[in-house]
Amino acid sequence: MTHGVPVLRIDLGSDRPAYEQIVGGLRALLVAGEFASGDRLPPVRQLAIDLGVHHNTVAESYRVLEQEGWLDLSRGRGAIVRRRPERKASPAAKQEFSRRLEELAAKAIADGLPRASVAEQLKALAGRLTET
Amino acid sequence: MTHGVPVLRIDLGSDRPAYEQIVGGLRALLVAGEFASGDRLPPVRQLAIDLGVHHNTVAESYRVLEQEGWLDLSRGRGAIVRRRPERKASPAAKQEFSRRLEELAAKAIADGLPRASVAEQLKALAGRLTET
Amino acid sequence: MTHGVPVLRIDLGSDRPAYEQIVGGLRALLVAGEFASGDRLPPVRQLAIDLGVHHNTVAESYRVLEQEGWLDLSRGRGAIVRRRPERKASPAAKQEFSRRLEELAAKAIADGLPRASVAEQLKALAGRLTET
Amino acid sequence: MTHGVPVLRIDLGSDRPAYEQIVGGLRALLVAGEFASGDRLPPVRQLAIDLGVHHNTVAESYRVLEQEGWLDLSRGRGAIVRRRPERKASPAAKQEFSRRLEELAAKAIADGLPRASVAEQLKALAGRLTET
DNA sequence: GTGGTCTAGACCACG
DNA sequence: GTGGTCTAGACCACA
Repeated sequence: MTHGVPVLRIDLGSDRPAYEQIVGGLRALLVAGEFASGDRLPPVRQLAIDLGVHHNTVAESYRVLEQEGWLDLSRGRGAIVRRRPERKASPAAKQEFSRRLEELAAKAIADGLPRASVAEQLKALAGRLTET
Repeated sequence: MTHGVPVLRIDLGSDRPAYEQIVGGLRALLVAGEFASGDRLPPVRQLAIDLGVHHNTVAESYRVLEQEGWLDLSRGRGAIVRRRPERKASPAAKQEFSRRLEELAAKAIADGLPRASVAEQLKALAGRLTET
Repeated sequence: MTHGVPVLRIDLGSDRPAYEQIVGGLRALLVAGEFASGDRLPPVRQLAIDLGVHHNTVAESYRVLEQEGWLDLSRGRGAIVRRRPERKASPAAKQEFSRRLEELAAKAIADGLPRASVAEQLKALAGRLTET
Repeated sequence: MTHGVPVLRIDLGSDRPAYEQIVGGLRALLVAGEFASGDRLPPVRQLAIDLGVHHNTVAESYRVLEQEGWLDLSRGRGAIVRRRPERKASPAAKQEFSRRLEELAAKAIADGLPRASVAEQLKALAGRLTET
């Protein structure tokens, strides 16, 4: 992948909007610490080609991440990763996460994944989150 | 709650579509085994009132669950829970789950939830899934 | 078939409402002269059993035909075929028929019937209509 | 009519659903070969204005035709006419056509059209179908 | 009284 | 500016 972006893959042809997948994927990489403050994300047009989408779609995704405080966008300089101030979780955030987590697991099980396999992935991710 | 539906709550005012929340919530209950085969879900209009949404929104949710094989719908007789045949996970399902799980956790962390808290919930759910 | 009703078949499981098929089918028989004035149509409940539908559905169909002037309904005496006064075609009726005829033929062709076969059926029906 | 769509008229105020009339009318034009593969149908909003219906109603019609294989729909690019693979008539299709044809003719006669006039239209259409 | 259909209005994803 | 989604209101088919 050009410009050294760690693996970012989206599934065109999924019902899920492309921009949402891009935002979600980049946010996961950012949270995982794959980018240092000051790094430059690939130019909109380059990433668009790599992912097979219209450049407006990538631009929209960057704008969302800027809104969330992850990026500085400015014409000509590209998309620069910022040090992002810590936020306090909103009171509802924990419950929201809990609900969606349960629904996500239920969906996976309904789709035929064995409960054991789902549980395993949950524990694996928990491990990765705490070891750092 | 009328008609004995186990706790189902949705968050109007979330930008997440109401029908999607209803589907997700009901599916979680179904996977958890909260309904026996042959049970009747509440009439669309009743559940609509309980949740504060339009009855078409509930109807759409029921139709999705019928499509997935959870329900039998018929005029006059209502929405009956079916015994659902086991499915084999599609090859993409595991990867899809994995991706969305990571994105969900990242979103929670980005929203300010401490990593430890996220990890804890993941492990808790894993526990619940394996104990049964 | 009980009560001597000439062939009337409907296709449950079609998208087309049962009552509409019943009305259409009976009207076709009436136009074809299969019933004499004064004949009695089968009782609602009997025909309902024969066709596999709820008796209310048949009752509704009879009511439509009464409305159109084909039947006299009265409690206890059943559904009596009437001599129906000639009507003048409304100005739009011819165009309406023409349009629906073209659409019907187009649908059949789109469904894979050979044009020749469609044309043949059209001519056959035309023949039956004029010979009488 | 804008965008060069050959005559398409619907009868609002008929109890026949608008979208069904639109589907039927467009399908008749498609079967008649009025559009070449690659042609663009008018944008949903434009046709909606021309016909005096809501744009969703037209969109639904286009979706049905896409389902049947007549159109390719895509955001931003519009509705493109496809080369449609030949289909084999399902065994039921001929009988279905026959039944509906009889009912349609009966309805016309019941509405007051003279039998001769109905027969004439049938023969005329049969002629048009075979001459090509 | 049950689920289902049709049309509508506001908004969204994307080229 | 393109098609698509979500929710809504009025009405329908049917047990």
